[in-house]
Amino acid sequence: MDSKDKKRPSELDIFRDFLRRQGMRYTPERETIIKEIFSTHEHFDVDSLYLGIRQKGLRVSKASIYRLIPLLIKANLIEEVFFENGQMHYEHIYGHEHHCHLRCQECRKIEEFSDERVAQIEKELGERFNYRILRHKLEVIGICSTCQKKMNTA
Amino acid sequence: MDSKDKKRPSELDIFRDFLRRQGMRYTPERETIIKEIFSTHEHFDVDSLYLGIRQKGLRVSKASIYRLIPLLIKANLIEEVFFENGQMHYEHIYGHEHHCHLRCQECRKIEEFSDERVAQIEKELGERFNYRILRHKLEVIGICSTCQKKMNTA
DNA sequence: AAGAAATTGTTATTCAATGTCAATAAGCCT
DNA sequence: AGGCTTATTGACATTGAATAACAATTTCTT
Repeated sequence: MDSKDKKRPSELDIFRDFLRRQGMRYTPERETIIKEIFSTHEHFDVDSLYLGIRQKGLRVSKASIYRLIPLLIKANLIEEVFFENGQMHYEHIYGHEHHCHLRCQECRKIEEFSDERVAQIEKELGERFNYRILRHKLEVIGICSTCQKKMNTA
Repeated sequence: MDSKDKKRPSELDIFRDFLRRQGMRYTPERETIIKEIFSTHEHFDVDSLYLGIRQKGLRVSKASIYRLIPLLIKANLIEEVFFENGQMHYEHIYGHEHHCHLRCQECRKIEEFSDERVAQIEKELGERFNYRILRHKLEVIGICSTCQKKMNTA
């Protein structure tokens, strides 16, 4: 097995490490939640996450989810994506390439895309304003072709 | 007076028109709120807006502000900027050129910038995914030079 | 000027998110 | 392995932004 075969550490490993560095503890509840988050590539909010876990017959309190999310963000495993309908929506980023979102205003469908021009803009901004850049969030809003058709026939 | 001297209609005119088209009514309360919003170029949230109005000795209920905001968004006069600390933050866009935000994660300072590359990206996205593009929101997060220094000496 | 209907402010309500706290359990130390 | 310290959990209470309900008022059309 040469070095190229080395697996990238799992999100659980990453998080375990993160916790250890902070003197925090690895618990079954946290494992359950993280596994659920990484079991799909869908965006999620606290509620959908909670329901997903219960549907698997597992049980974790919402409070634990609310408490875990900031940690996962600090550990760079998940990210806030957008706020809608009174709740924040997240996605896991570890394992994904960074990407931005094109959202349909009508049906809420989401397309992902990435564009290296944004990285360039970011870099220039950092130099111009003397910021250490951490991340960016580009959200493009529009109306998808399906909804355009629906609106024409309506 | 030649045509170049024609003033751009005021935000109040725009909104009046918008209301008429929807069979809605123009009220002193709405006027007060809009004037307050357009009296500065600052970002605002419902609370700061409410306080600003009261400081001028005027009086409008928060409910009216909450009710007005969606209308102003539909009329393209204001825009959601970011959600932070449990509340949505807005800015007026009419009269401004469109711009994006560079935010310091530590002190919450905000720099505005614009970059025509984003418009280009947007356009290409519309063609690629077959969307009618409405708008975008690019948020870059970083740490400003002042806060960087503070963190080094701390 | 009158009347239909939208808007206002007040009050109550919703619900995401956070705080509290006693009971539990992770992880270190011997 | 057992014991101890202390983080974590879940249940419950609380906060606070945003929305709903409703009677009183006001806009705007005719």
